[in-house]
Amino acid sequence: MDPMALGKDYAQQQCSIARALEVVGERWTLLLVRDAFYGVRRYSDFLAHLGAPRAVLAARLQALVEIGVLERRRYQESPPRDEYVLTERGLALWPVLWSLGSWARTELPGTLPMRHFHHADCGTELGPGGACPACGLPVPPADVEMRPGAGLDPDPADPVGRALLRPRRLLVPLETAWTDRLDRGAGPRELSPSAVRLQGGETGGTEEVTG
Amino acid sequence: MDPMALGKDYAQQQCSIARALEVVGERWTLLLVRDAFYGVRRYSDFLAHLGAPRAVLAARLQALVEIGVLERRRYQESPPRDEYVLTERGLALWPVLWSLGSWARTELPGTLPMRHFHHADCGTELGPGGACPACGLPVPPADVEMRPGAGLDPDPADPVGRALLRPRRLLVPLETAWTDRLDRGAGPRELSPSAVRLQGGETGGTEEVTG
DNA sequence: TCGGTCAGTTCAATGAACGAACTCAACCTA
DNA sequence: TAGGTTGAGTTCGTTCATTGAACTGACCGA
Repeated sequence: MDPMALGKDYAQQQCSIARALEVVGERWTLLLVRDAFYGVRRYSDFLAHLGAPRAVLAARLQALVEIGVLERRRYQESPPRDEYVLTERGLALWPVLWSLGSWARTELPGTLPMRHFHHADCGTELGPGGACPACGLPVPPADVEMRPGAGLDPDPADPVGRALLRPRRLLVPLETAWTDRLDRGAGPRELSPSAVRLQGGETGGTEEVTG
Repeated sequence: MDPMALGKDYAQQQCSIARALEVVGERWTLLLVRDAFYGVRRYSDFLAHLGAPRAVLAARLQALVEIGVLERRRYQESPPRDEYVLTERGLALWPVLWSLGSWARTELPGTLPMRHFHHADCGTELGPGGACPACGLPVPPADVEMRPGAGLDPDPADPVGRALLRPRRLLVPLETAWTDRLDRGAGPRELSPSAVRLQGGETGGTEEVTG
């Protein structure tokens, strides 16, 4: 009857928060979006890092693409391979992730900080609201540098977790074991996987990121 | 084996966001917290407004009390009645709710705004990050006034929804049909249900709110 | 004593999530 | 060209969570 057709809807809730939760409120969804901010783009990398069942991951990816949080784009033709990249709409979820992480860090006891987030331009650690206390301005995710914290497992089982041990800028495509087979010709240059795959298009970001 | 014992845990996720979602990521939980911000405090009011199954509501309330997001407090002895009130830890979730609602309002198309949030001190509608554009400062939830928007159903089925049609300050205990039977002696004075029940303690807020 | 309210609990049916196995196309390599 | 591998899923039986309806039990008011 109801043509809304969103996966798990919250019936007659007259509320923007409920609408948001219909889109990103299901299990695994926000962690998937988090990984997308961390630079994860490929099905197998999401799978390795999240540990979600394959069927759930496939369903969530498809739903997020349909809603416009992620964009699925072909990055090579043979064999055909797609990657999932945050759109503008997906990038706008950064405050949600920030506030959730911020809440857990300050309000849930008994854990060392896992990761620190810094303003890449000036190096200052981000403050309340994800803003830079030094510059006094909100920092878009593309300008955030993530650094490992004391609470982080120093030797994660999955390659994605290992790649995320090093300081990284958010949204920069992740390099995992799968790229190791590609640097026959890439050599020691600081090319991102996307740049390698696209044979030197943009400098490693997406339109949304660099724009 | 794992002594973590949180309802739905996200296995070996080394991440504050995952920790937060273990606490508030289950279905209904964030909507329940939202209602607590709106002034809902009683089981039957949560039930009427959320439409969640009774068993789920009872489980969520208990979990949130155990984690310290809500406090369960006795407000009358005969018959014994408890109310669920946000603690400091719960109040700290306001940015999460704000950012979720804000994202849905700006990024999800096709709906009129349901509610507007204003800085109660100066009347300005809140801007990005839940801050007051006029005063330039973040506004704590206790200083937020909620006003109905154009997208709101003007005649909700449940009494809680009806009570939320009028402009209200967040966190002020909600008056529903159940209080109608109490204003035998309360008269036209502007006493909140809590104040009535407590026979005139604070001016209507809780320690956490006024502190 | 009767009926009603509030705040739950119990329980059968349904729906998601889980994990292991399977598919399928395309490449690699011998 | 046969055989193996990889990436990206799909299928499917089991387990777990959610749902909605009915039930419980303390208390009140008439």
